Amino acid sequence: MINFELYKVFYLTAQLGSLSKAAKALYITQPSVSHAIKQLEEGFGLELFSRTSKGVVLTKEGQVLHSYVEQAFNFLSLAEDKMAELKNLEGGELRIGGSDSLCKHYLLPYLEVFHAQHPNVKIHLVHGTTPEIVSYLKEGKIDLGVVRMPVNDIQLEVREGILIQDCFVAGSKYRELSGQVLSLEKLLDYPIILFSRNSHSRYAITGLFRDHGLVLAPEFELGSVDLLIEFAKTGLGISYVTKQFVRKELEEESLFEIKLDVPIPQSRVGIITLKNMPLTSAASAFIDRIPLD
Amino acid sequence: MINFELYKVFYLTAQLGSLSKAAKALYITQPSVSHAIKQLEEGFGLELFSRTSKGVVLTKEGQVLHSYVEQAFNFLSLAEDKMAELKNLEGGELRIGGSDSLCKHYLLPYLEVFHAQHPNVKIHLVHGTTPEIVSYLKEGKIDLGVVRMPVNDIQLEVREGILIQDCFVAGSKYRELSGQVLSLEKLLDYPIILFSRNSHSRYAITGLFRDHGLVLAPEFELGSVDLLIEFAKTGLGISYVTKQFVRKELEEESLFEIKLDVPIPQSRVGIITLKNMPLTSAASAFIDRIPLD
DNA sequence: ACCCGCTATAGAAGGTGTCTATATGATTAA
DNA sequence: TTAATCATATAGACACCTTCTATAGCGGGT
Repeated sequence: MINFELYKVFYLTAQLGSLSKAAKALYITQPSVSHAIKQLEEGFGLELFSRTSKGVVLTKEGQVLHSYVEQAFNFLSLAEDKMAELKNLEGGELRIGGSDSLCKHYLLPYLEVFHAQHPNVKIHLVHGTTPEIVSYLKEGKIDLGVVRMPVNDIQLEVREGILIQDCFVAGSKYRELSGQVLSLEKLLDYPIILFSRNSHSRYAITGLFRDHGLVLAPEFELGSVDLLIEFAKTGLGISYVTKQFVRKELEEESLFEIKLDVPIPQSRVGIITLKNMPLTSAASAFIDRIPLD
Repeated sequence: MINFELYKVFYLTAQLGSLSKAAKALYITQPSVSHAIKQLEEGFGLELFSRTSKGVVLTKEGQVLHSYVEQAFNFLSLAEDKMAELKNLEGGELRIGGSDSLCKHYLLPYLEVFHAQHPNVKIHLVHGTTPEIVSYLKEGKIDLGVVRMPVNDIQLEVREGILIQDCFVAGSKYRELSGQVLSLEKLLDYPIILFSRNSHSRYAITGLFRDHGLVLAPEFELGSVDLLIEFAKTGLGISYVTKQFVRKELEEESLFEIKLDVPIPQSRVGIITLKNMPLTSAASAFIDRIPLD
């Protein structure tokens, strides 16, 4: 197979109709171009150009070759443009998997900033439980996942993000609990609202109760963190939510935190990617914006 | 612009999913392939492959690049096939201009043989007077011309072909002239049939008469050699034709030659091409089959 | 007839692609 | 766990080949 590099010289020579001009365009000398063309001609056993005193003109065979090489050249030029786009985040896509409520409350602000800076990068966001997110990653459906730690999977690369603290919150209906410090046992006298899906946070809190010989049986199981917040506000019960994600409600005092006499373990956000799998430049740029531990 | 040769390595590596296999396919060593890929990656500032223990897999960016490079590669492969076809005369075309009757009586046999041997070469045959043929040649409409000599044109490359001899022929109606040797003057007593168009042969014969103080005024002017032959056969007059082209008629005695007491100058067939303009391989192969002087 | 611009050629030098040898890492089998 | 195998990465040396400089040759235009 002929040295592809020669086609570049051939193409430019044909376009410019002159070895000298092609040489200038390629930042090489005219004899080099002459030599390159000769190599092509000898390779094919055909003359590609007829030389005149004012440049060169394609022969019939040269025209045939040129028609093909032109296409190839265009594709390769396009390719180089496209790669530059990808590198400069003027294209491509970012596919993120977020477990539970992290998508909305944790990721969204970063996504907004990223999108504002790189509007041409298409963003795909998928929800799922932690194991689902891990599966998506392994199947190549997403570039990175945002889940609660811990995640133990030898195939995964884990970057530790911020610490988050879950807590129980209630609305004004339970205002009398506002100043108090409750025991776990006492808390069970009130209707408890939990996230319905199997999540790390739910495992963690039921585990905590079990450790104290108690059973946490929720009055409501809700499918979204937004609903947990709404139900608590309405006074339907006491919701177990991530403190950072109800910061606004706590500040405006539509919700207040219920203090317990035992500490609720913190958990950590983890950014997971596939080990040994290079990140797209979009993914890697995005991760760089997320404050890690 | 990136060295096109690297794309060849990239493409094969992507296709084969392995640096080692690509190396084998390219008859180079694995480190060379590794190096080439690295150059591409550094050139783009992007990772193109993710390396695993059993080969390499395209990254997202690599896939994008591959989709373009694949097209380009296909075009270049096609180009190389096509050029091989052209070289081996399994394609392309042969465009010939023939003046006057040379097309049919002189060229046809050679064209038949050539076409039999290279059936995939398309043959275009155009008629015209010598100046027309020369024009076609200069305009690039034909690859070569077959005309009567002499042709004097600095831009033309002339190959001298066979000698041909014009003569006067008549049919049985003038049988009494068969054994005789006529003078030019005597010949004018009979109806003369000439080719109508301005041709070398007509100039030559009118010139010969003029040199003897005579004026050759034809009874008929016909547009094709076939008609000249037919008219003579029918007895409508005495036709001035090329002896070699009525060989059959002379042999079967449907025509006979009228001897003159002055020699009619011979003329020569010339194969003309454009100087400084490379021949297509079809044209050059064809010329090689024509017996030259 | 001269000059100018273009291409061809020759020979030299530098660069770069390729090589060998070896390291490193991952998977598989024992 | 260790050994073996197969993949890619790395380093350094060498050779080829691209590119260079210098010059010749050719044709056209002034």
